[in-house]
Amino acid sequence: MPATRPPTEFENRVYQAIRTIPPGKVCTYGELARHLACRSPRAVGQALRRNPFAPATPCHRVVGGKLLPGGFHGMTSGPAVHEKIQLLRAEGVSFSNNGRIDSSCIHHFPS
DNA sequence: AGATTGACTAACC
DNA sequence: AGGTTAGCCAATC
Repeated sequence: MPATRPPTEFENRVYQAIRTIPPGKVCTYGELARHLACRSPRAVGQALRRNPFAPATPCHRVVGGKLLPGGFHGMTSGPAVHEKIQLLRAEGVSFSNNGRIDSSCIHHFPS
């Protein structure tokens, strides 16, 4: 186990929010941050980068605001990212030929 | 306790 | 259309 410190409340909120995203859908850092009452999508990314320890945290369901699948591992492109894209597609997410995510697959949080 | 970074986004040039 | 600057929040050094 994890020699890592326990997740903070903020991180907890982020994980919980991501877990609320149904399969076949994705969410942007901006929307996620907004749901957390935070105007800094960076803080959200921070939480994910500091604690990707949990398989229960589908960080691959979180994408950039331009609907570009970046961030999974800090890189905007690469074989690993491409793999995630295929995984998302397997979950039901549609991708454009340009590698962009279908806007219809964006998940919106309840008010 | 203070300064720096980091998986972002929007605005400006 | 593309590159750069600024703003933001929290964790880490």
